[in-house]
Amino acid sequence: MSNSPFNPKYQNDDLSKKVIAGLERISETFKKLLWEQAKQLKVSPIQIQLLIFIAYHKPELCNVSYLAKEFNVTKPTVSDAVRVLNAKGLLQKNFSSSDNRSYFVELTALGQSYVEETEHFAKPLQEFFTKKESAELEELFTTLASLISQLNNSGILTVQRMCYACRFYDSSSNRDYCNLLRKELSPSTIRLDCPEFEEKL
Amino acid sequence: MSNSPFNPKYQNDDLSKKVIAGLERISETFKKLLWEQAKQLKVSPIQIQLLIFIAYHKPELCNVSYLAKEFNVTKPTVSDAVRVLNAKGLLQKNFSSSDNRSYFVELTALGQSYVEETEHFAKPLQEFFTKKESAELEELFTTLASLISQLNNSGILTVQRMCYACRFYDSSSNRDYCNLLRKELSPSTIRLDCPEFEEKL
DNA sequence: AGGCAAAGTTAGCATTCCTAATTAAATAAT
DNA sequence: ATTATTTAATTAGGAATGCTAACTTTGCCT
Repeated sequence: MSNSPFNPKYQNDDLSKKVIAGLERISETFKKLLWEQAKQLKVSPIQIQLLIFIAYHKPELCNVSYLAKEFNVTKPTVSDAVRVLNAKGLLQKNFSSSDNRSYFVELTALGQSYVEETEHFAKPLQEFFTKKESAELEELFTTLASLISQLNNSGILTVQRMCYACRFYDSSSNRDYCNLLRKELSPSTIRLDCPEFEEKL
Repeated sequence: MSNSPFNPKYQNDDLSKKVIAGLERISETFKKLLWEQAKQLKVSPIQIQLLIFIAYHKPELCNVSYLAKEFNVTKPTVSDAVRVLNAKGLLQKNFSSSDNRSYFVELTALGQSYVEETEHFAKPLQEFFTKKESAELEELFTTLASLISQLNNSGILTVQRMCYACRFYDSSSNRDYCNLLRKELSPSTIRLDCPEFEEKL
């Protein structure tokens, strides 16, 4: 009987264990909500995730390699899912990339309509948080942002588009500043997924 | 272009959207960490989840139906995974159940050793939270507990073993009290997964 | 030019995970 | 008491996930 976060016996010794157990339940909730959408629309969870990602990110990020990193699967897995989505007429391959080995994935009109159907799959969670006080949300978001940043630094999440890793981010003189927006960033205005994100040089 | 939590363009209008996006990343982290363990031990993610659950819960909960609800999959999926784990010698079926259609799943010694190897798969997350102030953890846990409780009430998470749904829980006279432990419960001593949990009558 | 690295694909496989139908036992209803 | 309904688990069949390993093509570097 070991001291794991999944052993209820020890969860009360250490609040951090209960937090892990709680996050695991949230994780399970995402999985379930995504599957419910999947069944309704007759597409698979990973397929929905790809469609939504493609809808809201620049073409340069919509290639097999990047998508594989984003969703923590191998390239063959993405390659396969793309093939199926293409066969279903939900996306097409755009070979206008500068690198001739690669291509961009683009949504078709049908793919767009699937995104509109599925992009609110997390609605029950959304509704919960919308009701909360903004102070509580700020606390929570600050914690999450700091966690994700650390997961990024330690190489567990390999893609990241958040301020802390961006070339426009400036933390000198004890502030968080964006050199592109020319704005001070507060813990709660830090972006997790900034459209203008660029890697540090 | 819709107002979804996964559209970075709108994430800054509404902090709750960024929270969803953040939780989605954490969810992806669980998935990745679980897969890493899985590859090392040559067992699948769902198999690991089953083993860990069985290790720390009463036999009455270790049947196909309950496990299916716990992990949000169908009974055939669990039935299959149990068959594979049994074939690998990690668990055995105990038919001493009062219901002759059903059986309990028990770990073998080998299964136990697999649990010891895998139960800390969330360690990188655990390390992050261990470093945090207890006030921050309490805030976070309180939010998570309230969210999980609501997911439970709305039928999205169908199993629950937390105080709010337990027959020993007493919220009369403006307090949270456990009639079994005969103790007052604070937001952070509420249990997500109480071994003594019993359904309300 | 030669050699290595990277993008994507293919092939082969175990597993996931579903739905629908089946068997057998428990429970409810008449 | 006997029938009808529900429930637990399984089986069958199939689509998809997702892996590793091997391969092709292109890009890059020296």
